[in-house]
Amino acid sequence: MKDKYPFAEIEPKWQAFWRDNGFFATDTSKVANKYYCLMMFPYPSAALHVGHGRNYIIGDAVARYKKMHGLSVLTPMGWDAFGLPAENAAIKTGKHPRTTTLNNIATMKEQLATWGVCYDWDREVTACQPDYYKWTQWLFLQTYKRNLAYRARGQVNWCPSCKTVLANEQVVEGKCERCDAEVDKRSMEQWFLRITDYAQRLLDDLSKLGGWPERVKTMQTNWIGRSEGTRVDFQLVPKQGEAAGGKAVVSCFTTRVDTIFGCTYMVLAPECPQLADMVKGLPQEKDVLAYARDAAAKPALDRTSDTREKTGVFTGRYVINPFNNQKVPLWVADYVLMEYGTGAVMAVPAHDTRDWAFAKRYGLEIRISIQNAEKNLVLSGMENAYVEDGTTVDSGEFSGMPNRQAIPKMTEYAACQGFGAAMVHYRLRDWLISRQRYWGAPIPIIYCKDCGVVPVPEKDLPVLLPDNVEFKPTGESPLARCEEFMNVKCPKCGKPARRESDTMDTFVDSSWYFLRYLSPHDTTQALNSETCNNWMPVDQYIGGVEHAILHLMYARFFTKMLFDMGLVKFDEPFAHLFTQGMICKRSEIDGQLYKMSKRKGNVVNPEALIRDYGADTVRLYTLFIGPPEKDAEWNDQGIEGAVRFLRRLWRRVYDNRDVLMSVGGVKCDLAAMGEKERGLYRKLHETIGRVTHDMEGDFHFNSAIAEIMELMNALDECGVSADSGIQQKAVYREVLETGIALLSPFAPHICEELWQEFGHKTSILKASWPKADQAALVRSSVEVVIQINGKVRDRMTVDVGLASKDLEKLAMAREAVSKHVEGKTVRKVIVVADKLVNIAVS
RNA sequence: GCCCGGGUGGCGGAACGGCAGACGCAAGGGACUUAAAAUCCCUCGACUGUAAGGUCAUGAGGGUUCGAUUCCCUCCCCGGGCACCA
Repeated sequence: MKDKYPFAEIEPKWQAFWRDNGFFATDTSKVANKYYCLMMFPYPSAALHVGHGRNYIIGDAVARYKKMHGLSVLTPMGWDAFGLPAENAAIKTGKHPRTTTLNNIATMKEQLATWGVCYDWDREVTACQPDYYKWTQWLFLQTYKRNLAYRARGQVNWCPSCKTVLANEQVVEGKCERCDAEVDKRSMEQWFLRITDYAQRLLDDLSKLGGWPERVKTMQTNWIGRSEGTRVDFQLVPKQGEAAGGKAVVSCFTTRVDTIFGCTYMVLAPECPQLADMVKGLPQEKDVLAYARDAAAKPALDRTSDTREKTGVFTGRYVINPFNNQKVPLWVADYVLMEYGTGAVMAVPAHDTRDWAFAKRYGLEIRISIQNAEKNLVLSGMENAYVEDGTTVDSGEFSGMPNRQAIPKMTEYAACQGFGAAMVHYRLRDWLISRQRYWGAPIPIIYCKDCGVVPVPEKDLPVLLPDNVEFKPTGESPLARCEEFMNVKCPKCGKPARRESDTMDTFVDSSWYFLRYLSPHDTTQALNSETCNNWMPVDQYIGGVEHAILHLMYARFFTKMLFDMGLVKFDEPFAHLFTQGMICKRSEIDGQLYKMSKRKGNVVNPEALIRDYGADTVRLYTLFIGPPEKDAEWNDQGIEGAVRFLRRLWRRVYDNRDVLMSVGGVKCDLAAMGEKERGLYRKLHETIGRVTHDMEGDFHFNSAIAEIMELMNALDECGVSADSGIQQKAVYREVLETGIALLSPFAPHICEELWQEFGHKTSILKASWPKADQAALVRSSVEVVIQINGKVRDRMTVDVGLASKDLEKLAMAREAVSKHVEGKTVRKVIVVADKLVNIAVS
């Protein structure tokens, strides 16, 4: 048994050992040396494949590594268990979403165990269980109390296939992120959370997140989309026959107020609510309203395609540019968006490409107000808008300024004159959380004829999701047809009332789960402030980059709300974020590289691999496959390399068992070592340094593993036998034993087994992480490279610490050097101590 | 269009401004074996030489430097985010 690596035997044994001895159970009442290591909790969709596995394996390696540093590591796990896929499956198969979800959870839990991935399972949270969603509902009530939740009618994204509204974040290129159907706009009454109140803080506090990848912060910055500009109010010229002196204005938002003297018309979005009033009774009325109706009805995808020709119509009205009191025509056009700025745009065709295209098409005036550096910009020579910087011209008292400087001056002027102001616009919209679906937490609101909107009293929580519901989607929430759910007494007046029938977006569930892990069984409150303050923020958060915007923004938002409510004392939840890359595989169908999916036929199941190679091999290969933050290509043959390495490791211990045991108590002694074992011993300590460095940096497991492999190659080269000297034997043993400790976060089962084989009575998790011995790193001689003009021509072994002059002398004396220097002039000699000599000749 | 990444052998990938290709996979050759598996040894960027060696090579072109995969500039390609955003 011992000559073959018996992974199938040892792996379940150690998994049970870790579990039964509570190695991953963490006492959060103790605060010292806390390390909160969190993996994004998964949606329990179905069985995990090796692509999913990467996330958990990385997290487990980090947790084990940190444990060996003596930290009190918290690694909980839970389930993002509400959501559409289970419901969609239910519609297809007729099975209740609760059944499928709970089954999937059981399957996945088992899978995680077979990987040797360990969690503090006592803290498991499941978003679809009442003991969790009770508190999700409670949190909703808190937002409502603080006026951060509101109900409004608005144009919302509607997926005709999923038959529900979607958050802006769930619409990708005009399509539903789930089913790819084109998303419509619908006017509906919905619940929103006021995330826009936090836009500036969400933006500013990104600078606190030094442990986050730059790209994630950039994505959030883009998403928040702050733009600074100026609001300018244009007076609406009264209709013919209408009394003059009306105060009606049309406000526009611009980031380029410096160009305003070049404004030759103004444009409204087709959805502009004042439009109908403005054109009432005009000859253009019919055409304008017809145009606006058509334009607004176009699918979002059509509307935002930038290759499409812009269209528009003149409204028949005029507005006055307050900067020069010029009357300019007012148009309505489809290229102006109601959701951005004020829904009205001052058009400066000379300096904006969109306005240029529109003005050219409809023959509108173009007027230059920014001159280029060469001062040769003329209308007749322009083929497109001039959008670069320059000097303001024909701009009244603002003429002759560098245009960037004109912006604050002109904004200030507008403010003083009372027709404008500096204005900051955010792209971020409020978060629409209503879903017309069944499988989610009911929104705890009651509608009463007399009292209006009444929040469910906290004592009545949870509002239980009823089981007996026809959940086929119709556009109305399935709950609306469940009379025993809907009919309720008004908590205020006691008269019959109706419940809100929508459920909450599942992203609400996942916006606070990391706090619940800290007091998962508390039936009296959502979170324990003291424990949260002690254990938060999460020290290391690990998950997929696909959550860079949605989940990570919402979780930050929730944390900030809780901070404002005084429930917690931190306002950012995740100190360090690690986003791992996806594992892809070439599809057997078309040979292209795709992320693993059933449809592409490129899913690799872990079960067969664990059966054939063992979990440690799967873990090792998964970590070795490439830098963990980058996407990687799964190679079925690559796993062979991993298992070969573990087999060799196994054999080194058992083949040399007697020799190794014979030096059980013998200390490695540098002074007593021969050259061979001293080299190996140095290699060991170099490896400790490098592996530690790779782990402390960006979790470069691939390099760390490569270094351990190198160490084992060096071990082979040194070799050992019964006849070897005592120090050689001792060093051999030390390298194996320490190498096993270094490898244990990645391949824990085999390392635990071999560790015990070396006579240790406690788990390798209790062993401390190896430290590099500085004395071992000292060398007496080094190899120095000799370059001629930067090219390596020779190398020599010299004593360490040789003076530059001596090194140079030695180098010049070399035959290979004289050959290259002969007949040439030595211009310069660069000496880097203990490293190289570079001779520049010409 | 704007903002992030990235481009290194047949492949995945290593390289504090200092020996490019560590480590692994694949491939080829050999040993062991009745055979296979497993294991072990050797070769393995391109071109050129019998060889020692030489030349060229990190997307392309410039620059800084004694020396550049690494720093700077310009450009090309790939991936990602945002986008008729005023």
